[in-house]
Amino acid sequence: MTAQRRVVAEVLDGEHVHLTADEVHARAVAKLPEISRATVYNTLGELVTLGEVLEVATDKRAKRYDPNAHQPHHHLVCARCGAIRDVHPTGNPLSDLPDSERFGFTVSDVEVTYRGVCPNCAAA
Amino acid sequence: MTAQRRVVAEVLDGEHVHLTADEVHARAVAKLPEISRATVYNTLGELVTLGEVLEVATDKRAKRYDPNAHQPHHHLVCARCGAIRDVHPTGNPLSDLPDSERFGFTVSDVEVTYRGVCPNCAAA
DNA sequence: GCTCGACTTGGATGAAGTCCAATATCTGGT
DNA sequence: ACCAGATATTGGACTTCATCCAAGTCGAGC
Repeated sequence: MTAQRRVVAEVLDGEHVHLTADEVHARAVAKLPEISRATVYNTLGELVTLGEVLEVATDKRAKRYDPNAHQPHHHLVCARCGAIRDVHPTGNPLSDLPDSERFGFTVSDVEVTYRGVCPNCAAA
Repeated sequence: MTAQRRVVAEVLDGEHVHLTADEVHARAVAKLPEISRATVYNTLGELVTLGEVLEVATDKRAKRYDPNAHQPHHHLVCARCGAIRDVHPTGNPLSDLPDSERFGFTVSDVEVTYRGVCPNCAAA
């Protein structure tokens, strides 16, 4: 556990939002000016493989990192401004996929992304 | 309707797969050697806004283009090789999102991505 | 045939991410 | 405390995917 990794962990911990790698880097630099982008990417990658952080690719721009890895949840994304909220739908979509639709795959995970317009953008 | 656009449409129509923009370009070049990447991107963008083709961002690499835009469906992705199948789960995930979890959003769409390992990769 | 507008081209540019060699730091063993 | 090996970090080059733009081309209507 080095200073750099601690800083990255703190950035993700302190903010319950979905930051891009560059945003993580920007906030990490604020706390530890000499930290490099490569280290941020390395550390984020390690956190992902450790299961402490989730990668989400809700738009096709930058990946975002979700520190809320321990509670299963899905995402609700504003189509206009890109805002992301965690949501907890009822039901389990895994049980909605019959064997006949699995094509022999071993299905282990499911991601659900709801899309819509947030109240702010609807008002504007 | 120019020759270039017809070629792009043919590429997507002839293949019921999920091609990246570069793959579309490669196949378009096979039919019309002087077509440029920019035109492929332009045409794909137009087809997307016309609703004839869907963009899917199942991995964080290149966007893929799905010509099966008129029948609602979701995707099953192999975590190892990236293979994509269209699937049709039962149930409607939209009805699984209670009002209390919508945060005032006007929710209009939902994407479901199942992840697993395909038979080929499981055998290897 | 000419003109105007739309389409296409290829190359430059940008954004996001990865890679790598050199450097720094940490750890355990003596 | 010192050394050696292992591990981590750095910064910059590089890759990939995508977009932008100025210049050139094409075609329909006059």
